[in-house]
This record gives sequence, structure tokens and C-alpha cells, in this order.
Amino acid sequence: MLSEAVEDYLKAIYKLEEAGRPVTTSALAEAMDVAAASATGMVKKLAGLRLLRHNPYQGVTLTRAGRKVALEVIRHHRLVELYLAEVLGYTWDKVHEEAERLEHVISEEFEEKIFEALGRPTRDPHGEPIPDKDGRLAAGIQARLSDMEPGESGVIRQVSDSTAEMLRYLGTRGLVPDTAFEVLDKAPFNGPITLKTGETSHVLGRDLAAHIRVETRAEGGA
Amino acid sequence: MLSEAVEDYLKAIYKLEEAGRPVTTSALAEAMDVAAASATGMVKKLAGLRLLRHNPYQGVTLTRAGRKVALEVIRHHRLVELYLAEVLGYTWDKVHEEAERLEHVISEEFEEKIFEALGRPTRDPHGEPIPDKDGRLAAGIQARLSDMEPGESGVIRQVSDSTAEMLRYLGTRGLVPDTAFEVLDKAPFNGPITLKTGETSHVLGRDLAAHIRVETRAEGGA
DNA sequence: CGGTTATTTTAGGCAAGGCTAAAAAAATAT
DNA sequence: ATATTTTTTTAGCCTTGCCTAAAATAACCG
Repeated sequence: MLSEAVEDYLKAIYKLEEAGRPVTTSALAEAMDVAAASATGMVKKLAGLRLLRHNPYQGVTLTRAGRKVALEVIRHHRLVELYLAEVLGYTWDKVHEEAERLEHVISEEFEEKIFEALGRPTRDPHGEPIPDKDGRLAAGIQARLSDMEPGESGVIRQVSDSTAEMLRYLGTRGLVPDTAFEVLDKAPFNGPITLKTGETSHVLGRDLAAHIRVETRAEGGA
Repeated sequence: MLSEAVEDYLKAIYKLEEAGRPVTTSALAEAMDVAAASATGMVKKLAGLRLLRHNPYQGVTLTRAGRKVALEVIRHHRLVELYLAEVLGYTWDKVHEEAERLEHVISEEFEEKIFEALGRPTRDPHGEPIPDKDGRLAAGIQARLSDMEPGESGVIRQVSDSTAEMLRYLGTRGLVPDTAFEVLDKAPFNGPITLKTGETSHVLGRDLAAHIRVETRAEGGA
């Protein structure tokens, strides 16, 4: 049985790889909120377990086995998040924290049971894809609201679950996955972006908008 | 935050106390499946935390604070067991193992949510009482099927969740909480006990029968 | 290219919670 | 009452995963 620490490191490495960032010791240490020396230590351990390859002073790459573990943990996390939201009535800003702990302790049977109870879902409450049992993962959405231009329209597809506060803020404004919108304005010098959903308009800072992943609707809805 | 190990020790001590057994180092070590020296070490730690009192070479008694923690863990355990059985469709022989891990990681909110979803229950799938949020616990059933005599009748109220195999065996025979029965025979020299539920009769070894707690029906149903 | 800076790794420690072996205390038996 | 056995405690060590400080390596800059 792999320890919780091992699972968390693999998950963090997977997410860094997925984001296209080189997985350096310092990036990993920052993601895990530990000292760099601690990250080095764990990397050596994981290399010994053949869960990743380590090029000293360079960085780290997950092996197939390591990626499999990471995806299992992510599957647990996202299924649990969705279950908490859909079945137990959690608000979407609270599911992440609870899922962080549950993801490490639920059995395959538990996973299977909630997967079926939810109707074999493919997305979590934040819109992120849920890996299937074999570790296959639908592509995440890459486009960011912050990169859209006035006049363009689209649909919110994912909102990263980084901070609960941000999720509460967006939730109260109805800025949740599958909401259609149109960009009205984008202020220069990294200024706020203005968008419209239905009859309501919203002004969001550029950083916040970067956390919102969107699907762009083919232009010219007119 | 108390560690999982601390919670498990307190739970084990509580159960030994409840069973009326003196909580010696060796009894605790056996319950926790660790060496006696390890139990001594943890006992000293818990005494330092004021969760129990330790009379060296004598034994151990929970303080009010220690008992409170133990009951919280037990509440989590039993609520989770019931949730797994009632909502997720677990068979009753599998709930214990999963609950052993979940009991340590669920939040108060999770506890509250499943408590309400279950309709504020008071008994787990094995018939054991669920402590309330303030740590109040309805009395458990003391009478054992193994102590009943031929001609007596009653209702099964609790089946201890010690081994999954035993629970499967009893489950397939319908010997579950709230089942009425009548004792037909009890063989001497610790021999088997024969009972009838509805039209079916069962022969159970004395050890197995000792795990079944019953409510005796006032004699003379005739 | 050589010197400075930043990153990574090594070295040595600490806290938890296990272990075994040995010592101390208590219980039991003669 | 003493001797033996059992139980408990102490002492010392191990593993995991974290830490800080120092050393090694790589990257950058003039």
C-alpha cells in the first residue's frame, strides 16, 4: 500500500506535467508546500519505486505506473467531490477539502458504488474530467476566459478548485460550468474583463478570469 | 488534531472499559495488535494529553475528554457503517472495514449530512447504538443468545461486527437484528444451541451464539 | 571565460509510532 | 517467605516524512 504522502506527490507531479510545466524540485516543493530538500528526498524514494524517472538537477517524469497511481487518486477525488455535491448537498466550495482526505481511504468498492450512484459521470462539480477506471482522461479545456476578446462568446466549462473563497464568489454570481456568456469588454494593462450571462453583467479581474476555462462558441452568433 | 493512532487507542480502551474488562497494558496491546511496549508508550502519551489516567502497573481509565473522543470516533464509525449499508448498498459484512478508515477522516459536516440523510438513526446495521453528538450512548444489549434456555424466546438485537465471515454466515440465514426466534434446544458441555425463526430452524455453536445479543421476550407467549 | 546567483542535493536532526531485549515490579507457587 | 513466572516498563533502535544548514551543481551575466 502506498502512503498518503506518496499519493499526494504523484498527484502533484501529474498536475504539473499536465499544465505543461517542467517538474523541477522547486516546483514540486512549492506545490506540496514543503522544503526543497523534502521534495528531493521523496523524489528519490519514488524513483526507487519506479513511479518516476529522475534526472538529477533536471527534473522528473512519471512512469506509466506512476501516472496510473496519480490518475486513480484523481478519479477518487473527483468522484467524491461530485458525490458530495450531488448526493449530500455540499456547496461546491466545500467539496475539495473533504475530498482531499477521502480520496486516500476509499476502497475500489466505494469508488464503484458512488460511480454507479452518480450515473457513471464524466465531469466533477468544477467541470473537470473524471479519469475512467483504466486511467483514461478526457482532455481538459485549455482556453481561458482571460484570453477572450470583447464580442466573443462561449460557455464556462471548468473552474479550478484552488480556493474555496473564489468558488463561493463565482457561485453566488452563477458563474458555474455550462453557463453561456458573452465578453463585453476587456480593459487594457491586465485590467478587468466584463461579461454578460443572460441579463446580468459581471466584472472580473484578469487573475480570476484565468481560472475560468471556456469553450469558445463559433463567432457570429448574429 | 489527534492522530489516527490516538483515536484508535481511545476507541479500543473505551470498548474494553465498556466490556467491563480491566484495561491493562497487555489487554490493550492485544486489542491493538501491537507489542506491549508500544501500548505502554502510547498510554504515557495519552496520559500526558489528559485523555486517560494511568496507574502504573495497574491499568488505565479514560478521562471525560478521552471518552468524548472515543465516542465521537464510534459515532462516525457507526453512522458510516449505516450509510454504506442503507444508501450505497453494501452488504453488512463489508461495512466495518470501510468504516474503520473513513471514521478518521470525515468532517463534522459530513457526519451531519449523513446523519440527516439517514433520518437521525440510533442503531447501526449490526444493531449497535449510535452515540449522539454530545456523546450520549443508549445502553447496549447485554443478554447473549448463548445464555438462553430451551423454551425461551426473544428478538435478535445486535450482532458484533468482529468478523466478516461470521456476518456473512448469519446474514445468509436471516439471523439479523430484529429477528424474532425461539430456543428449541441447548446441548450440554458447551454444545450447540438450536433455535427457530419463523419456520426455519438453525443450529449454532456456542461461541457464535455468544456474539448474538438478544432481548428476551417475557415468558409465556402462550 | 570567470564570478555571482539560484537551484538542487547531501548531511544531520526531530517527532510519531512501531519493534526487540533487558530490567523492574507484581503475582503466583512452593 | 522465598522463588519463580508473568506483566509492565525502560532503553535503544528503525522507518517515514518532515526540517535547516551546508555543499555541490547549474545558470546567468558582465
